[in-house]
Amino acid sequence: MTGTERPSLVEQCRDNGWRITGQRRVILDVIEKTDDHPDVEELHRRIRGIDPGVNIATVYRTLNKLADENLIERHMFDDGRLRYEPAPDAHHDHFIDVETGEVIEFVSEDIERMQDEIARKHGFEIVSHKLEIYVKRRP
Amino acid sequence: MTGTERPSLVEQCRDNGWRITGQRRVILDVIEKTDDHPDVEELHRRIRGIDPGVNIATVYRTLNKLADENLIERHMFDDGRLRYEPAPDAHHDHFIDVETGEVIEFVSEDIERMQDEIARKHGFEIVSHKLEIYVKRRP
DNA sequence: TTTGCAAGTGCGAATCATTTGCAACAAAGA
DNA sequence: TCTTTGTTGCAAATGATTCGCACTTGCAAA
Ligand SMILES: [Mn+2]
Ligand SMILES: [Mn+2]
Ligand SMILES: [Zn+2]
Ligand SMILES: [Zn+2]
Repeated sequence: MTGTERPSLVEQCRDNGWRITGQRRVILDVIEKTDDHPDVEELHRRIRGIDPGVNIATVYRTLNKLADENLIERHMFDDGRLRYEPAPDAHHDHFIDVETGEVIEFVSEDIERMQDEIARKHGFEIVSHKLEIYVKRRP
Repeated sequence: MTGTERPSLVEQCRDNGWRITGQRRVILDVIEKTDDHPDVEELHRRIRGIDPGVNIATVYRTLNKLADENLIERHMFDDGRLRYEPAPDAHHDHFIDVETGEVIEFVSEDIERMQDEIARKHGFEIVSHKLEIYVKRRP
């Protein structure tokens, strides 16, 4: 018994009433294969590897639309460029290795819980949050 | 018995061998009076209130120099503009009220501790981190 | 299948925050 | 006071992202 699979990005976009163009097919394909946190230029590079005709403005527009509908997740780490990943099944936060630039995901139920607690203590309700831990490999 | 006071920014800059110009005097003064998290434009506005002749390029250059020496702290919240605050006595993290834009500081020893723990578990040493919690006032 | 048309695209120009080159200026030590 | 450099103002450059617009195309209705 495998769990119910999430519909493909193409299907989700169709459900949203978007037109499935050749460009979008390629862009969505590349995003679905993504297992890291590429910036727009890198995504465009991967997309051009399949269809060299896709303009970067189209990539930007499509990423924005997808992020607006929470079909992908947008990040901005300290290098100042937008990075993207497919919408994760469950929330996670990130280590960023300052020496290699590598991004590593982690989950800490404990930290999540304490955030709720401290927010409540201040009379707040959490809308979203971002925990980025910049790290070095321990010698 | 009052604790030892931190030398003024002007003194710290002089210690670093920087020339204390009229512009810097004003910029450092404004920063020292800062108890919020203004962006460059807002800082420039406050500075111009004292000396209208200070150019915004000078403000940018001075802020960069100060941040390089850790005499002030630089942030980039989700609005995409750099914000600054005087170097805090002790580390803290931030709530950002998504409805008002207000930035509220908080400290959680527990969260800090759990970050150390999870980093260690992954074989990392923490260089720095950023925890931003976007919140709404609880109804 | 064809057609109509709003949504989508390519391309170059515009934006916007931030940085930089350079000539003129002015701290600060001698 | 003189000299040496670090600083400044200004305007132009940057770099990532967005936008305007004419052209194209997906796709629903005929
Ligand atoms: Mn991730
Ligand atoms: Mn703060
Ligand atoms: Zn989290
Ligand atoms: Zn912290």
